[in-house]
Amino acid sequence: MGKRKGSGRATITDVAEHAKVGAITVSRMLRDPSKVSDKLRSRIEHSIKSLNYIPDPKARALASGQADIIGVLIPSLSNIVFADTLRAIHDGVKGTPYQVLIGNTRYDPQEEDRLISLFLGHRPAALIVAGIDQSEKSIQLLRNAGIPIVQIYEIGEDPIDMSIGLSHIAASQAMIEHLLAQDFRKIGYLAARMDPRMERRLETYRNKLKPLDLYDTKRVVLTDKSSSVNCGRALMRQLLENAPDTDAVVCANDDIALGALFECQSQGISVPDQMGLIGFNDFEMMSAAYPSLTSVRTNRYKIGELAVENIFHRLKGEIPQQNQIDIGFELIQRDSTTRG
Amino acid sequence: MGKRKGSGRATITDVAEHAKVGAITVSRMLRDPSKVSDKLRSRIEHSIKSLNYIPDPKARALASGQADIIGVLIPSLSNIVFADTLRAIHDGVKGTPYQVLIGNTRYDPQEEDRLISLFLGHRPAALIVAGIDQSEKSIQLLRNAGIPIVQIYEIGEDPIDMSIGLSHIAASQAMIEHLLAQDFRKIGYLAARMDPRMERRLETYRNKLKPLDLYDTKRVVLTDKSSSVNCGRALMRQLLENAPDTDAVVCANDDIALGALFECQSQGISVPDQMGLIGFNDFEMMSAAYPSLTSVRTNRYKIGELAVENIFHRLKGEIPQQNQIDIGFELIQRDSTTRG
DNA sequence: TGACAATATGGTAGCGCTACCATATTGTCA
DNA sequence: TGACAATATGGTAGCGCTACCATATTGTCA
Repeated sequence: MGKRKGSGRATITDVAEHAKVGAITVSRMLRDPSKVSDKLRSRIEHSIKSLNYIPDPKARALASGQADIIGVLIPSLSNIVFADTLRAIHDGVKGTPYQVLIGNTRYDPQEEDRLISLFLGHRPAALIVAGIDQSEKSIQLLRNAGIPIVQIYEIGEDPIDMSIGLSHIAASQAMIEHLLAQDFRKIGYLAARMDPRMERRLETYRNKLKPLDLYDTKRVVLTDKSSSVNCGRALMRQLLENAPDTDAVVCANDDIALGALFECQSQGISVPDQMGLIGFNDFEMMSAAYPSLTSVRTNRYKIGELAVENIFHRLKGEIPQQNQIDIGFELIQRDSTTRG
Repeated sequence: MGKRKGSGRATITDVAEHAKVGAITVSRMLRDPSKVSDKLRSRIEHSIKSLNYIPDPKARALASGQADIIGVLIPSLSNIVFADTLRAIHDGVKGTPYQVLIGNTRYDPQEEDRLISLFLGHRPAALIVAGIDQSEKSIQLLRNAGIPIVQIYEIGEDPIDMSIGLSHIAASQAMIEHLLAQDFRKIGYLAARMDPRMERRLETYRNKLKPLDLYDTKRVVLTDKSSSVNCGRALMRQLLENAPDTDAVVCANDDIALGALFECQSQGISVPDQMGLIGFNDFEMMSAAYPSLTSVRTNRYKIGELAVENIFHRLKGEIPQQNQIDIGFELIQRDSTTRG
């Protein structure tokens, strides 16, 4: 009786038999049709159609030692920041044989470790990871993986392999400087559950204001809840209770800024006359809001685009000019911080 | 000299040699540690650690004929609707051996066909696809795949296998009825680039208003651009030019509703007194807006959750009670449509 | 026409696992 | 203690491809 049962579907061998050619010729045609004569090509194509043959990527990956997988580890699936980058990565691999495999670390370092190890098991062609705060153990694994690794969103001291992002310290400095230049002085800070990048921005806010004697603990309102527009409203409400004389607010992100705007509107506080508002990321809605909201534009799509581009360069054997790309940021000044 | 070079990493055979056991025993231990004696188990565990062994899922999948992959095909990666469902799917498979593979069809039926065929090539354990409008060819492929298939977001006549969603016709009817009940009569419609679900809602709007003699072409403003808050502002502006006496607007989704609100604010049009606004999906920001925005809550997370749940039931060999699950919807009435 | 290169095609073995079966070891009972 | 079942372990072959090499066919030039 039959030993091992296959998948039941047509294999490359079935196609080869049907077309009366060798299996390797079918394999060759699938990967580079120009290497096969017209006669055999059309015969094979016909056989593929009539047998409804679909190649098995895992068998290919096993035989060639190269999985056509690009792994991506991000901390959240419902944040536009990461969604935009994911979109760019998907766009970038479109038309190539590569598949994108997404891991959601949920802002949990242990889960990140687990997923890095799991993903490396797939022998992916490359790996993209959010941030630069991986554990020592994971960094070791990634360094030894022998594949292109791209850390995204932030640039730091010593990239594992490549990093593409921006300096969140510089961005935060620009935000504070902008508010000061617009004559805001009693500057608060609103933030929900933070990732390392947000933490660096908050720290920079403190470092900027303290020497100017403008730092006041009661103007900083934080929560462990995850970020949302409603959360922004609640934080703003709290801030107005703690320190009603606050004249501007740095928001950890745009959702919170939008919530802060709604809270001001509901309390009849005029933005920007009585309250300046600045967000971070420059989501599309920021320019549509009334009044329009100042934010710091971070090109999240470009980060993904460059990541894929650099991975492909690397896979072709090219050595990158630079292993660190600062994509910068742009402070988009709008009505919410424009006075006088 | 060496024939074929492996990946260079430790394999199950390396672990077996190191631990002085058979390869199959290592395999067994990895899948069910209870099947191996304590003595061997600890020896194998030690060898795995010292060799830094990571199992190769594609070799396992090839040998067992079962890929631990659940494929998901959605039309967009930067829309919260799909992101929420994806999150639920990722949450649902956490702790299982399953991996989620995402395909982005970009609202393109041809791309959907291509991806369905490509994904089936992976021999996934199951497939989740958005909508019920797959091509005849794809439906055929999916029916013959012999794996659980879940169509999500919408319920229709004859599911390929299972479908989980809601009736967009019923939802649209509820929206119109609500506006009529609140004494709105000159009801407009704003929509950006549409998917089949949006189209069904728009058609329902027409079907509802025509018999009441309340349908007026100039109150329907559409665009092919992709949906955004700015797009909502532009559509609202256009509508106010076309038909300034419009007293309420049905928005194809919440982004457009928010944009419409901002446009009204900027023109000094009072919501809801002069203009009623209703969105669709009930994004989190709808309750935070000022005035708060009426919307139709669709439980996108639950759709993903149920999809995974039902797939697991099916993979365990259970036969589902129903192959169609209507998760319903809830019209959340807020200030933007509450008059009198 | 013959020598050789270029092109087209195929056979075999192996990628790293697990299904399937076989065998060794231990436990249980009369 | 012997017969048998239960448990633990291992060997071999095969999943569906492709790397590597070999060979057949065609084209080119003197």
